[in-house]
Amino acid sequence: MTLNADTIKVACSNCNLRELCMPVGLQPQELQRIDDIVATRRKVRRKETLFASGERFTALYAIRIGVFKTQVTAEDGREQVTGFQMAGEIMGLDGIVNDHHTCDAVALEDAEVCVMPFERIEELSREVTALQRHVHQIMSREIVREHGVMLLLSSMRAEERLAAFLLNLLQRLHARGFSASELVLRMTREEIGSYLGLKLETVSRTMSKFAEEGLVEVNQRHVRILDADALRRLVNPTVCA
Amino acid sequence: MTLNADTIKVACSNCNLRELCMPVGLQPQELQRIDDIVATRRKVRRKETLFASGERFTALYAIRIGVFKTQVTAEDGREQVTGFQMAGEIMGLDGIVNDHHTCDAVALEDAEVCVMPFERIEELSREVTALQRHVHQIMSREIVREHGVMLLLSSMRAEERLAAFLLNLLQRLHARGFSASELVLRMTREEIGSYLGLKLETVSRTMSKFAEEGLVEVNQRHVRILDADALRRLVNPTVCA
DNA sequence: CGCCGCATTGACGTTCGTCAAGTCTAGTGG
DNA sequence: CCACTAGACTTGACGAACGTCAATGCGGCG
Repeated sequence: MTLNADTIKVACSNCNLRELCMPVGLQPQELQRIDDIVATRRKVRRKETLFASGERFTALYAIRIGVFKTQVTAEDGREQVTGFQMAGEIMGLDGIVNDHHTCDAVALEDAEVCVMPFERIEELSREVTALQRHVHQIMSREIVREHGVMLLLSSMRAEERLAAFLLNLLQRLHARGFSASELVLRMTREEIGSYLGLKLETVSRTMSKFAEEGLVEVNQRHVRILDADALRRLVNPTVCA
Repeated sequence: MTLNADTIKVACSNCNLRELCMPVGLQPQELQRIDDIVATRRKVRRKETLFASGERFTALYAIRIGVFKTQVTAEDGREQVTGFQMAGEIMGLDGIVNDHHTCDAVALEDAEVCVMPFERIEELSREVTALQRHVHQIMSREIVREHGVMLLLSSMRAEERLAAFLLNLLQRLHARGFSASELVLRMTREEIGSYLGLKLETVSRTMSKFAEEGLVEVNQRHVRILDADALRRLVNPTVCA
């Protein structure tokens, strides 16, 4: 049997993201059972949306390749980036409550996701306890993450926000096998600003300030972290003092 | 058999909150099945914590009486109120992911909650599809709510934030049978400020401004909304213009 | 009655947003 | 190969919104 690249059926059980993604913590025999929650794969090109606010909710999506942003739009048009997602992370949880999505998911570079019909997830997680628990954990993790963002938005100054953002990205990229000190931003200054509650000029200025102080080396979207500890001290003034 | 007030076993199926709380949308026969997810009731006095960050997670809590705040604490001690919860709302979702709570739940007045051991919820929701769906919806709703808070914190000015806050409280209280135009704030200016990303002085000043402009009547914690439409216009300048 | 916590109000300072000019880079087409 | 353009980024000058600090008021409770 020959298959071309587009039709290869890649199962969770032999996916190289299984340590990060949906199958985390499952036993081998459970792993096989969830292989068929991935109905299809879908490619999304840069700047295209995976799903948009208002669309019917049918599935959760696990990122295989690429980085996404999710954003909500207020009735008056103001946009707010609610997160940046990368390989192994799950998108679409917002759609469960009203059967319709309430945010957009936009690819920041050419990307590929696993489509997991939610009906099928619910079916399977009635039988596979570990999957049920895992789904609950994914949603809980998102809630906890957002608590952190609220803290950031509500009480941190620009420098602290950007430092926290860079360290967070770095840590997640490192967990995926990338450098612990270098990163390429897939998002614009404006998108970073939207996420952090700052204007793009402030993001730019703060980045420049970090560079002047020797904390980072910035070249457009390429960032090298020179003094991660100093950034950590910024995020957490008293603890690391 | 006689029971005193403390030991009365009140089941979901005859709880007066069943239109708002855990049993929403369940069929009568399903309703009976979930009666025993409520293991016990627990009274919490004003200023006491229902659970605190770091404590082991064992159960979700449905509020029967009273208003709570939930708050996260940064390592450096900064506190962020992440929400105010009232009758029928569920607390504790943050604890699922790591088996430990990551925020505190503090009663703002004498309160009473239903304790729902999470193990039992998971068991039952493997059998009762509607409960499974409902649990997913509750978590999804929390995620969507937090998106809204992020939008508010990141892009609204003080007046818009406070107006949105008052309207939201009003609407939730109204859904619980209270007045659509009058409310008693159970939280201090400082707690409102923490939630909205403002200092207490700014909350106070903005409240006074609303009062001067005839939008509300404020007397300490008693607030009467005189012109809800004007408040709505503040939240959403262009739409209602 | 006096204390304490909460709320209000004013004066002033800081941070970040706004507006505007200018630079850099990648991509396009001659 | 180079000129041109568009989009993203940087930088500066200025102002507005909100935070900070401090004084004062108010109400409830011992």
